[in-house]
Amino acid sequence: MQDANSATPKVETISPQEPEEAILRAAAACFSDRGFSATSVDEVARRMGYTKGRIYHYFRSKGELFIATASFGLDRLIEEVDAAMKMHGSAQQRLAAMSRAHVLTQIRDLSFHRVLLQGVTMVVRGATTPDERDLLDKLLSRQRAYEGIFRAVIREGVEAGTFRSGNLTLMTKTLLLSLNGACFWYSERENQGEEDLSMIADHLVGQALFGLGEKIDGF
Amino acid sequence: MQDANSATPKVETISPQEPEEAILRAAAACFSDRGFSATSVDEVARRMGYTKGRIYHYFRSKGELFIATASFGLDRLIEEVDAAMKMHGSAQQRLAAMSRAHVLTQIRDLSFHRVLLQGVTMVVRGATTPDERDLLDKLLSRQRAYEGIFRAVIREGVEAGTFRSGNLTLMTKTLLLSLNGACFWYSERENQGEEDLSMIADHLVGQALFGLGEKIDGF
DNA sequence: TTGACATTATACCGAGCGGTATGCAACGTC
DNA sequence: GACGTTGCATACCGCTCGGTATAATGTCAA
Repeated sequence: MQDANSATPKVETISPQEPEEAILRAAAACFSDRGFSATSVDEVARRMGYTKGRIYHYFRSKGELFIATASFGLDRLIEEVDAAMKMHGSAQQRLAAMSRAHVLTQIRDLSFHRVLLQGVTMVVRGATTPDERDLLDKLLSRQRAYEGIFRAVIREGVEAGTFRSGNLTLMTKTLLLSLNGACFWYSERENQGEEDLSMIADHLVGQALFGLGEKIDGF
Repeated sequence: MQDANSATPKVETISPQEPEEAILRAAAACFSDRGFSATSVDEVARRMGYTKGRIYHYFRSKGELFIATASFGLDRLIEEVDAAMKMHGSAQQRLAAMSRAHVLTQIRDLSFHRVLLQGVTMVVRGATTPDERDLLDKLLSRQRAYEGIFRAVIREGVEAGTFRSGNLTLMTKTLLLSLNGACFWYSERENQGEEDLSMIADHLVGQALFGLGEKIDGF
């Protein structure tokens, strides 16, 4: 997949030769800045110089394409954050690593994560077909599982006395929402460069963790 | 306006006899749970048992209706938060009052604020007509002014040493995003009652303010 | 009663959409 | 080189939507 023809099992790098992934990227861009229902399949196709037929050859419907796009983003998040969670260290340290991984992963493929957020937020009532309904439910349950990872580590931190106690669900949701900030206000034009990016990530993680009432040494 | 025919200058209470406001409420509900482009004008009309003609009598286009809906929400926010800001007290106290007002106002008319968020977030590229473009820009600038109120109080708190220093823009945006949580996960069915509501507001305000690194007495 | 005006219902139009049917070119294979 | 198979483009269909034109229905004043 990386090269022209090899037998490597899965895609991981940037390989736009794969039509499926190329379509996903175009879809992410379109869905991200126009929204699901304002985006036409023709538009996604036109963005790559392809045609609608090509897309419908790989995806059965617009809804399926949307969910595939959102799932793609979620996959990346789970990968990275899972790795961070398995590090050794205090709950606070691991949560910081997870949060940082979340933010950086999100900014790296911002449009995908905007789509993911879109899918999770508006519980697309327009997904009429039962097949799509199934896919959507599957996406939502995976997203809940993702939240669960954070929730577990936060609980750990609370029990260890590192964070102040409170409604665990609210704590988790608020933390994640803060971390998702880039999806709302980040603009490729204004900020860029690894430097800025790392700074942003640090800030977000800092403010989000402080929100949990952590008691640190520094200040 | 409150009664059948009086000369009170502005609407404030729940008075669905006014067609304009009744339309706005229906629009808020529709736009809120289906999104701008997935909502048809016919749908908004049907929601009140009215017809499309009636809506187009009061609003020139779907986009104008959308922006009017979002503006309605923003008006309420500005009213309440402005009052809270003018209270006397430390920056931290005022910010807390503002935040609380923000959350409570938002939850009271949740769909309006979901629409507002929708309008601010996706910079509706579909607003083709220059008139609508103007209205949208006006909305955005008012929203920025709203952010500015928070920003100013935060700066004050930073200079007073109550909050840790940092990028003021990021601090403000993250704070407000946290406070907006209800727009994302609040469900009328699950939670209700003033009690829960006040609890939620307290939690959100607490976590949001802690995020600024405030140093309080309590803990 | 009449006429001017505001308000609302109905009928309709053109455009764009999601999705399908079909055709066609390339490729492997015996 | 005939033939199935895959990958894609084109043409087309039915439907819905935003918006308009128009007619019907009040409503108030004189």
